Amino acid sequence: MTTMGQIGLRERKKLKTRHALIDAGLDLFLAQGYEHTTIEQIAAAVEVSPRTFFRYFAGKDDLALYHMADLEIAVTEELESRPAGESPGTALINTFRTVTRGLTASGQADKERYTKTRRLLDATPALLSTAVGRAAGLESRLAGLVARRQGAEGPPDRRACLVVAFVTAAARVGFECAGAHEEDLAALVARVDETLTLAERSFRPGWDTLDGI
Amino acid sequence: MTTMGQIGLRERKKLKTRHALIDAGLDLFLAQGYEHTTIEQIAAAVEVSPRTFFRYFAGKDDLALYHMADLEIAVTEELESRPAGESPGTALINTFRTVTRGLTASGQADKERYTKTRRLLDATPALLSTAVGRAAGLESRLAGLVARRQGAEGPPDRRACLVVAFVTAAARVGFECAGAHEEDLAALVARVDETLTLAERSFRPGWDTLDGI
DNA sequence: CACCATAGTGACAGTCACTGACAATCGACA
DNA sequence: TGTCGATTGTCAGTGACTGTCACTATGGTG
Repeated sequence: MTTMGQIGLRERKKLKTRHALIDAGLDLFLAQGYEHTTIEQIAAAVEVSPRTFFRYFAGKDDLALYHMADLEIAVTEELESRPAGESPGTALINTFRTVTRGLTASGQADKERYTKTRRLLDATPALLSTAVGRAAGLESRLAGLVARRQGAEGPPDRRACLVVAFVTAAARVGFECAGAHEEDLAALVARVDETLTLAERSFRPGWDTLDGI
Repeated sequence: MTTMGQIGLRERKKLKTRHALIDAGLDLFLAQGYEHTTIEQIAAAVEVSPRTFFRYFAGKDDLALYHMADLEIAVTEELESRPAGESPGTALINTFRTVTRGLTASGQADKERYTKTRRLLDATPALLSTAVGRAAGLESRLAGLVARRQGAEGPPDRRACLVVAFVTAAARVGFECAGAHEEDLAALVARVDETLTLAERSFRPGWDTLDGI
């Protein structure tokens, strides 16, 4: 067994390529526009064959939204580790709060990738659309978690879906609606935070547990 | 000027082709799966060149979601004609209620297309995803309408975005979340209605007008 | 240190969605 | 009936994406 610094050279190299592709991709997207950038260009910029690109990403959008998928994972994990005492709505709001706040603790490189992704989403409606579409997948996973958290067995009930949809919508509005003015990550995080508070205050007590209809 | 029944033969023929394409497309999608159906097959089923397909629809998804786009138009128009006295949230909820209820008054052919579209969405996550993504476009248009309705000039403020996002989310949950069990259009409409009521009861009075933060 | 199983890559061929351009055709209307 | 404009088919081309196969480099093993 060689010393093997931490993880194999292989893994490190792969990570490097992935990051290089993301950075080259985001920069090209921002410089030339998303649709006018070809996979070939991105691959060429990293000196990798186009075929290899697809071994790292499922497609152009997968690269562009890579860091959004990252957030989805973080959200899922955070929700799973919320104390059982929290009501569904509170747990979800706190989850999004915690995850977005956690962004400020990212490394410089990642911070730039987040802001670049955001600028790209502002400039590319089609991409925003697919991002929102993907969020639907996250929603159903979260609804499943909420249902399990409530002790339910089968598929999530309507109330769970609704609670998840509301909180997700609030987070999304905070993220996107408030506009492209600022490019600062801290400001973005603050905005999401505010919007979650705004949402929180829109509901009546017990909104996330009462049986309706 | 010939008698010209109602509108020119040209227009009628075009409509017929469009409907034929939609029906052939939906049926093929349901029979073989969305991704395993090619444009070529759909075009062949209607005896039309593939190139012509793209003169009727922007793409495969555009055909599949054609009747969803229809609903979006109906929603926009209905919101524009809601009385000015209604608060934003109420106006939106009533808008969705009215439009969905209006579905029960569609012709038989359209009803079938709606239910087929719904079954297709249940069977094709990717399509559901793009449907949700498109809804984001609708949301920003609705937010603009709500803002104008409030007398605001510039881009919609956060509260407007939030209200729209909440109501849209509720409608969507009613439409999709509750599950694939029933295929009856009336049942679907009822479900959306119920979910909107459930949502309505989740908010505290004045939620859609109070200034937050 | 030599060796091997295997992960990662490049090259190639192929499918499919989608677009532009041009020519042929069909309906509208005088 | 003849002309004009809309509709369509054909053809060629781009770009996203996939399967396959051979080649190289890596990490562990004797």
